[in-house]
Amino acid sequence: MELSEQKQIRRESLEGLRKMGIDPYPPDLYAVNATTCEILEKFPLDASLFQDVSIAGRIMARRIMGGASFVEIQDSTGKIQLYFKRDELCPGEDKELYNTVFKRYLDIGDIIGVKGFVFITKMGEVTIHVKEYKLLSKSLRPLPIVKEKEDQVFDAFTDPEQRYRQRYLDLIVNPHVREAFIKRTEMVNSMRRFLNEHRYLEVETPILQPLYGGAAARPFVTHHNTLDLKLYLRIANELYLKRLIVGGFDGVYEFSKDFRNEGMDRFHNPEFTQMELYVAYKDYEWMMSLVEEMVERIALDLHGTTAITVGDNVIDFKRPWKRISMYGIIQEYTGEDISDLDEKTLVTLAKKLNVETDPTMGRGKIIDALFGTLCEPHLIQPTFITDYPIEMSPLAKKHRSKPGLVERFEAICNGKEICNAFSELNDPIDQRQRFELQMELGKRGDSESMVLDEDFLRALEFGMPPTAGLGIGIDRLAMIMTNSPSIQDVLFFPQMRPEVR
RNA sequence: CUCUCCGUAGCUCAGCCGGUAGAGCAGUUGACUCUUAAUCAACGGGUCCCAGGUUCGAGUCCUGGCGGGGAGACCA
Repeated sequence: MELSEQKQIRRESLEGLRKMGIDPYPPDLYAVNATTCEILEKFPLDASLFQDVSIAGRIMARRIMGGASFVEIQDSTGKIQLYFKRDELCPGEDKELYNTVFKRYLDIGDIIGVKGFVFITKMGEVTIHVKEYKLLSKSLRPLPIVKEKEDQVFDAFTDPEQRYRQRYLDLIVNPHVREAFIKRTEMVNSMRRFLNEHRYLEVETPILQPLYGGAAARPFVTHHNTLDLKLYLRIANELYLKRLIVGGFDGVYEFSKDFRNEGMDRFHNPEFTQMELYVAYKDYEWMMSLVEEMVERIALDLHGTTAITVGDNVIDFKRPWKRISMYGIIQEYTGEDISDLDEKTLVTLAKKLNVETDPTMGRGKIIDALFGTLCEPHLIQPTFITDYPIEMSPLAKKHRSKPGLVERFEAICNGKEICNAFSELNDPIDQRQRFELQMELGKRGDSESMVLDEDFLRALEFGMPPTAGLGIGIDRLAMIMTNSPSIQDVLFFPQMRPEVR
């Protein structure tokens, strides 16, 4: 491999250090007793603190003025300035530790540990006066250089391809990226705390499944050698979690990576995270209240307020959220009452409203198309849409009073679905018929139709209590909670084509 | 899959009507013992994404491909 000039020079520095007896990758731990954030916060209030401080981090900038230098290092909490003075680091005749090791062989990107005391410079900046330093790891590649002054950023590292492929660089150089991912984790923690407070049991179910189910999607296929068995990566957890409700748990939930072999865009990654929750003896009305309470709590935990800025909008998660039926919202946006319209009339209506349909679409799909194009994009504030056509929901229970509908809701927010829930279908005979209907669709060429799961039906036949179920898209919710326009901004390593070298 | 924009130094970008590659930062060397986008001086650094084509001559024009962004299609 041919090395660029800068890489070559760094390798020469590495050799130079070794010749001087300095291990560029020392094995022992480096004891740290403070973080940059702590120092910056507390020192201005009490200057007697941090007089014997030990800290470690990556060199982000160097300003060398002959016999004295300022260096910025960054740890996981932020950046702080260091002050190196030649005659203090090297009190005797031998000035190598400053002139050669520090000035010549150290670079931006190297990781060092320093000990010293904190003071404030003439310019008023909290700074560590370094009494000793140690190289902890030598960097052999030049880092992207981002500079800033008074909140203005210069030469920002913005190329999306490099940011996603080399996320570590993005994290080193763009502090807001780290913030977003920390927020995501806090969001998951908040949700988990909420669920645990309710005494629901966090469980794990198989990712490798001989039959996939629980959603309408195309799966990834793999193969197990010993069993010589075709296996699918799960597209949803639903059917396994319901088996656990049959088994007698009152409430189970799982944070799960699911996999769908479909298109990718700003809202879709082939692998994504869902949280699914199933609670016995509850229904979808009850679940709506739980979702409101949970998401409101998350917003408060993350932002201290229920009102969150997302793009150009402020979204308020304060309870209660608007609840409206599918027919109701379509009437609101089109003025048409479609509740009694048959398929033929609906096709005519769709044409009139410039919504595309095709002959394979049944009544349910047409209604979904009307909703998806005419209503959903306008729903910015959190809104529950309830009571979906039965054709689109083969795992949901028939509506208690409205024929042709099921007891299902989705929460829409910022023009996108954030969760999907229903009163779970626990009538095994009805469930079998719905599966059979799906198999029919499959035979007609619907690649996303569900397959019949005989073991799941067997479980239902033993009896499942009435149950409310919920699936909530963690990535989608994280996008909202971190004000990220793309799913790639809330996934550390979004799927990419392999890099050609 | 379709449309569209982009791909030039480690990073951010300029490069006109086609005439043989440029800046800032970063790097190297030197000066500078409280700087902060440090400063000053000098220097080095390029598979212009890849492959063809047109042309005396291509970073630039054309065709195809690769990679990425955005929009749509499909899809939750």
